[in-house]
Amino acid sequence: MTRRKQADRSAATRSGLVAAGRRLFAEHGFAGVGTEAIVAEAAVSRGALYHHFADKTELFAGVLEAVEADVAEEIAAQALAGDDPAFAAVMMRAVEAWLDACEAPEVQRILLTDGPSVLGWARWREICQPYVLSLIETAVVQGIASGEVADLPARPLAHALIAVADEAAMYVVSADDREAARKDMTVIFERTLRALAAG
Amino acid sequence: MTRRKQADRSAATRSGLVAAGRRLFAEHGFAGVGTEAIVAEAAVSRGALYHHFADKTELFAGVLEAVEADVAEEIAAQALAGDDPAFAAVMMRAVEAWLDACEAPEVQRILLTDGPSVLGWARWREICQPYVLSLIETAVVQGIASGEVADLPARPLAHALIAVADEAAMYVVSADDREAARKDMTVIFERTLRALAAG
DNA sequence: TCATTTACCTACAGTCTGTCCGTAACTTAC
DNA sequence: GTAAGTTACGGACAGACTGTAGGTAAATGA
Repeated sequence: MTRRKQADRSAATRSGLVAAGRRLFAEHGFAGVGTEAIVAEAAVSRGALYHHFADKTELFAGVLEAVEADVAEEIAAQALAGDDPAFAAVMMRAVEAWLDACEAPEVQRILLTDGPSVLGWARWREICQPYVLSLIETAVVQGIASGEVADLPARPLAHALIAVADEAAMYVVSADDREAARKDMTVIFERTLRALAAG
Repeated sequence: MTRRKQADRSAATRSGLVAAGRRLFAEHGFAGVGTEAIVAEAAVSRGALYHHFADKTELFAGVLEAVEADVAEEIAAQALAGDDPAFAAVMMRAVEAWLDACEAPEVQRILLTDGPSVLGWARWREICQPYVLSLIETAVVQGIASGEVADLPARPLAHALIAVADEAAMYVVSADDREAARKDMTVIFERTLRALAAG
C-alpha cells in the first residue's frame, strides 16, 4: 500500500497516453499522427511517453489491446444475451455485434487496417488472441463437443470465421449501400455457419 | 513513332523504380525503406522518383499492382490447368496456387499486410479488384449460372472466399508446423466450398 | 533525514519526406 | 537545321518527426 501514490500517478499518465493515442490513431492512422500531438492531447511531455513505452509502436500496441478488449467484451455480452443457446444462433449474434462495433472508425482503422501492418500479422493476432479469437475458438470447441458442429480443426476454423467477419465488416462500411451490403454479408455468414453443421 | 525515345526512357526508369521498390518493400516493409534506398537500388535520383510518382505512397501503389498482377496470372493459370472443370475443383486449385504464392515474402508483406494500411482498405481492394477479386467473382457467377453454386450475392461471396484464403495464407506462413496448418486450412476451405453447393 | 529509486521534462542529433529550381534530353514548328 | 517548347531528371533545401541523453522533482526506504 505504501507504493500507492507513485503507482497511481504512473497508471494515470499511462492510461492517459493510451486514451489519447486511441483517439488520434483512430482518426488519422498510425503514420498520420506524431508523438507531439499525442502528448499534447494527453497533456504530458514526450519524455513521459518514452518513459512508459519503448517507442511509438509499443504505444500503439497498448492502444490496440485496449480497443480489442472493449470490442471483445461487447461481443461476448451480445452473443450470450439472447434466448437461443444454439451454436449458430450465438455466432450470428456475435457477428451482428461485431458489425455494429465496426461502425466505429477506431475499430476499422486501429484493429483492422493498421494493426497488422504496424505490428506485423503475428504480433497483431497474438494481441487479439486472448480476446475475440479465443472467444470464438471456445464456442467452436463447445459446438463440436455438443455435436452441433462438424469435427474440424477448431483453431483454423475460428480463424476462418473471424476472417469472414473481418472482411464482412470492411465490405459493409465501405459499401455505397451499407444496408444492403450488411444483409448480403449476413446471408453469406449464415450459409457458412450452416456448412459447419455436423453430418 | 517519333515519340519513341522519350517514352522508352520514361518507361524504363518508371519500371526500374517499381522493381526496386518491390524488392525493398518486400524485405523491409513500406515504412522500413527510405526513398534514398529505392533510388539507389534503381540507380536514379530522387528527382526521377518524384517526377514519375506523386509521392512514396503512389510508388507503393504501383508496386502493389505489379505484384497483384503476377499473382493473379499465376492463380488463373493453375486454376484452369487441371482436368476437372467443376467449380469446387477449380476453386481448390486456385487456393492451392494462392497458398503457394504466399510463400513469397513480397506477397505477404506488400499484398496482405502493408497494402490495406498504406493505401487504405478501399483503395487496396480497388487495385486488386480487376485481378484476383474479379477472377473469383467470375467463377462464382458461372457456378451459380451452371447450378453448381447456391444463388447467393456473388460479389460478397467472392469477398468472403478471398478473406478465408487470405487468412489461411497468413495462418499457414506464420504457423510452427506449416505442413499441418496447410492441411487444416485446406480442409476448412473445402468444407466452406461444399457449403455453397446449390440445394 | 538522507540516499535511492521512480517519474518526468527539455534540448538535441539524426533521418526522412516532399518541394523548388536548374539543367539536359528530346520533340515539334518553321 | 535551328529555335522554341516540352519532358525527364538532378541536387540542394526546408520542414517534420523520432528516439535519446542528461537533468530535475517527487516519492520511497532506511
